[in-house]
Amino acid sequence: MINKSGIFSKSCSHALKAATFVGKKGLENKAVKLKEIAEEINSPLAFTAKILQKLVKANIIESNRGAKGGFFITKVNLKKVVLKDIVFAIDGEGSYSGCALGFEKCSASKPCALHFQILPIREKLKETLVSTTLKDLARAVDENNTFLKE
Amino acid sequence: MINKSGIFSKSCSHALKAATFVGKKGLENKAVKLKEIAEEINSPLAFTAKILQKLVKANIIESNRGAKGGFFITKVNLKKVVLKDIVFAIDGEGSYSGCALGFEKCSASKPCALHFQILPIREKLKETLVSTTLKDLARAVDENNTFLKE
DNA sequence: TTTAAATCGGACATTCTTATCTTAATTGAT
DNA sequence: ATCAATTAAGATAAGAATGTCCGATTTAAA
Repeated sequence: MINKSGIFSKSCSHALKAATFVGKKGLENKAVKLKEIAEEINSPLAFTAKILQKLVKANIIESNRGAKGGFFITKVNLKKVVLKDIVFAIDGEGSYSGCALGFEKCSASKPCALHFQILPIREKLKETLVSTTLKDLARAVDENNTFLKE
Repeated sequence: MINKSGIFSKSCSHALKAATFVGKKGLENKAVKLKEIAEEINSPLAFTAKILQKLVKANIIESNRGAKGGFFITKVNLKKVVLKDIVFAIDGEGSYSGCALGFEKCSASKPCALHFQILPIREKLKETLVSTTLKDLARAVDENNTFLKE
């Protein structure tokens, strides 16, 4: 629920922004420090740290501790990771494919009251989350066509 | 989060179900009592009461107190109320039209990193919420084509 | 080997959403 | 008038999401 303002939770929005920024730096094989990420996406430092850890555990990005450490993403992952992976890692399956009225079992054969209205939207969303790679987002941001901050 | 499992908050899901059930009864000009609504949509009584009150204040449904009281909807409103009205009343504008990354100002001229991916989905969702009436939902439920309970 | 720079991990705090409880107000019927 | 049924409204509680703090761990470099 999605949270009060949109499709993803706030955590997930932060995650998408953070991953995109790490991805942008990954385009030139650079690692970035937590502090820089938090500043760049305008998200609280400690909270950003938690989210980044989840992304690391989900094998979306990687990290190095200690001096000269930081977060980074390999070229391979940059191409391979799609938005769905991030949404799953943070918000879980529900927000990716859940029923609009919250039913566990909702299908064409036992459809909730909103099923047929929401179906095409859900399908389109899924398709987008599966087909958009982190690299797509990173490139657009790198080329200044889109933004991670207001 | 929209809440963790979907497009609408849990409150909003309850609201949509409750309104649909009141609408179903409205098809035959009947009022329904809180208790019956809560049972029918499988939602906690007191919480359902709160949500119904919001719908009353938003002029979506009406209520009568005292013996023989209950909640009801007029034929006029049944036809006129669209899903957007309910979503607005409960979750506010954000979940209807908010930016996927939570930015206040996100537009084609200053697009967030997800703007162009999410745009068609948002538009489709808006279109659906504006074009689907409560009567549409109520009728489908009344004809046993869709459900309000698992 | 010490030190400084980082991430990691767990405990804690805060805020928002969801849910309950209790009392008041209203209404119809006796 | 009184009583029972019912919604209205406010206070409070429980839970989940969001956010903070601090100490532990790892690493590179001096």
